[in-house]
Amino acid sequence: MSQFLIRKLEHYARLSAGEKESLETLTQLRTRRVRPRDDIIHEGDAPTLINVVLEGWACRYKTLEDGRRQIIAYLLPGDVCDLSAPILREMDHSIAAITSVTLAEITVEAVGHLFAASPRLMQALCWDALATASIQREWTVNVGQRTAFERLGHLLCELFVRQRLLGLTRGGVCDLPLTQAEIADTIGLSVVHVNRTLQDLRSAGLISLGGRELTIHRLEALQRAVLFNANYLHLGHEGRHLDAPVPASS
Amino acid sequence: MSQFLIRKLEHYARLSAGEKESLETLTQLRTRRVRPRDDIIHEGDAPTLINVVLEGWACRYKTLEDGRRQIIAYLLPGDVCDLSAPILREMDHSIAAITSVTLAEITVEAVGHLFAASPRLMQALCWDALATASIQREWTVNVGQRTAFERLGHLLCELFVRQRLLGLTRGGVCDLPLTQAEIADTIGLSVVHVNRTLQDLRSAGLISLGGRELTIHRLEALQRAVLFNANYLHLGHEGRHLDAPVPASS
DNA sequence: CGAGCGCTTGAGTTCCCTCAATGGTAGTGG
DNA sequence: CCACTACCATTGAGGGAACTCAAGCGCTCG
Repeated sequence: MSQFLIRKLEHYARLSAGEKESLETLTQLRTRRVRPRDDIIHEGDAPTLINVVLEGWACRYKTLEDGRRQIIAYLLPGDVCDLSAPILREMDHSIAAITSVTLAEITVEAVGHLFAASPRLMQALCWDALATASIQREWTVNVGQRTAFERLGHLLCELFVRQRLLGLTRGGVCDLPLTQAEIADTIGLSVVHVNRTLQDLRSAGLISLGGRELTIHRLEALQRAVLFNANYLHLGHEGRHLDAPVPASS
Repeated sequence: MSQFLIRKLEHYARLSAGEKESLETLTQLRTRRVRPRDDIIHEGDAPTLINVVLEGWACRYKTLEDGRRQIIAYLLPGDVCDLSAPILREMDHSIAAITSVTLAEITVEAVGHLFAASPRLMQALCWDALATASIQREWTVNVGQRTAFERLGHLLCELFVRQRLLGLTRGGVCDLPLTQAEIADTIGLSVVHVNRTLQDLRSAGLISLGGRELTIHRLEALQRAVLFNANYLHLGHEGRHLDAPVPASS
């Protein structure tokens, strides 16, 4: 079930069979299911366990006192909710399930042992955390500088590419279990305007969207149209230098 | 000269005299000056040294192909530019000096030794990195959800509070060496609109701004007006559990 | 003293928002 | 099986926030 986490980390550095097995075991010990729209962790909590998404979509979000809500990240299978829990005590934002979500719950101690046993695994997870931070920066750029059309297209590109990485796309098609209201809260637009901007993207022949499924007809063209540059996802296997030695058999 | 870094880290956890001395030494070994507007690190670089701001203001920024620029963070004295350099190879954004900046340049190895000798120092710096990530999330909320008035007020609040933390404020007054164009690129507004929104803040009696100096007349009122909640800065000394033992003399 | 830069102001326009109403679909219960 | 509800997507109309363009003013600096 932690195939997605492993698959993602392998984009950073090659892991040894033992490391993969450790991850596999660790994420199977204890799991939890969360229903759509329920909170996984709430702002102000001091989580004692580290949560990893095994299945389903979740989001980080913050709300202002008057109810305005901003979604600040999407968590896909393989994403870690709160590796920082042992250091920063209090959550400064909430995490909610979007679809039904299956989580692995891992103790801080178990992660400590894992890291002690395999520094490479620690580095791979640090890498992942840094890539996450990079995504956050790109989102600031997205809402700060891009037009509605570009913002929306950029978000769709990102979600498609991230899923492709996990092997969750089927040709140019991928899941998109978001309502237009959630998209609106993500890119800082009103629902009405998201709806109209989606129509613009559709009539430009770039995408189809409906029934929780997104089709990107011409990824290259979409990327150019919305100034999407995947560098910020750090997927170029730049972490080669961390690779585990290749077994003699291969 | 690394007084600011130490001062900041002490908001997270109490450091021992030896730890402070190590930091002091490390940041004095090799320094570098950068002129206003010059790049400190450029996107695509693979930095070999870790830079710490000792003096002056800098900013992280990203530019789109067509020239639009988004400032994604401000670096004040004591801020670390790129602790992640040893892990993520390539910079996905640039860092530029705003004022004259003095940097400490530290080798990756030296930091490695420091962390090995003092796990608490490593944790404190991790804490700092996590607080930085939290600021980034709040900025996404800022540009995504807040009105121009709130965005601008929120930014000013943050810069004031962060400087106060470093002992860089004088009553309700602090430095603000930013042009309106830089502010515009930070909060995703046009220069003209920043100018008009500043006037709104002034005529509301909340601030004075001019000559690179910001005065906040009623911080409480400003915080309320722009929905500023300092939690996201993680300054509540939540890191008590990491404290060094208090010397017997105190 | 001219040049450059940053701040300010006015006028007109565009993008995006709010309000309001409608239709489709899925789930619920009688 | 069909009302009933809730939620989501969609559309129209009108308004307001923020943008662009353009010009003028006051610094500072070579």
